[in-house]
Amino acid sequence: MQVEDEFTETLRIFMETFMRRSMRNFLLYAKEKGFSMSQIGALFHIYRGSGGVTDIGDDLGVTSAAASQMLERLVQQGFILRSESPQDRRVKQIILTDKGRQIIRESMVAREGWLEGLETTLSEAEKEKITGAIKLLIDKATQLDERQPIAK
Amino acid sequence: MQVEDEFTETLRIFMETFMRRSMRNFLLYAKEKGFSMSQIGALFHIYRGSGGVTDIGDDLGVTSAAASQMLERLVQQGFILRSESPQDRRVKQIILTDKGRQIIRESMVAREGWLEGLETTLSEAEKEKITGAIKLLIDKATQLDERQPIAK
DNA sequence: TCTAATAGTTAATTTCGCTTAAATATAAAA
DNA sequence: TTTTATATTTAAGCGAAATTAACTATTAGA
Repeated sequence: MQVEDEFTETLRIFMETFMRRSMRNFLLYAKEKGFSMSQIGALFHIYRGSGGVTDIGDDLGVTSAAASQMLERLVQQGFILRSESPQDRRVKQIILTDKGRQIIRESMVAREGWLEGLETTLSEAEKEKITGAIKLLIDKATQLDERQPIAK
Repeated sequence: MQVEDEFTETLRIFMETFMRRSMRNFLLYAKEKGFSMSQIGALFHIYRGSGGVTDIGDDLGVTSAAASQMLERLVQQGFILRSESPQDRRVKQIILTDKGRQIIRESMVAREGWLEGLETTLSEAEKEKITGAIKLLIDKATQLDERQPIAK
């Protein structure tokens, strides 16, 4: 097997293994807390730094009307705050409340918490090796982001 | 920063970066093909080797009635086949058709396809380093699976 | 054997998130 | 200034996917 084949294949298997556990835990958390996919997606969008209502809708692939209704629910439940943008009063600025940030934190733990079990099975040397390699990957992925950003 | 802190933190950032892209692409694919979260979840459950109808429902967090209806739709659309289990005639064995396996393949490509852009930015030496480290991670994660399996 | 538990299906109903359409407010363009 | 475009909200209604409840078939237990 050539180096590049092996690289891609290894990464593919890795993503499959890790995504399966992480996705599962993440979806279960959302369900348990009573969040729809759109709602949890919106919270993460806002966490990363949202634009306005339409922006969030586009990101989730729904109309701005749907986004507006969904955000209204999140406001009622105390997860986000809406306020008028000073630059353009048509636009609403949307931010997370402490309660909202708490959900982000918890869902991340749900998603990644199982990794801690992994840590205990590794030696210091192994951890260092992996840390170095992963940092390299993150670096390159971030560069990729800059060239072809996710947000359109 | 201690080695273990750095390890966990690095892995956390990694998961965030990679999950975001992968989830997004995955959800867009599902939406484009008209699959609900449950349906695509069910297809993956079956791909991994399903138990019966109730099993799939439990995995997705819905009642067996809901699972049965959903699987019926997947049968109608030609993605799966249902048959009686010889061991226990109450149970239905569920398998993917070629068409179903095709969906699995496509959704994986959608999820992981962007990784190929990553490959081109890495040197051979870097790829080897990463491959080695990731293989180690896969190994340990698989061992973790055996001790505390995902399927209950 | 008789009874209880399990697996699955079906039908009726409910819930929930989405869309369309109409309305308001603001900003940008002509 | 008048017109057009953009951002958001609200209301009405639709449809997909879930639940509950009732029923059949099969298996396991008393």
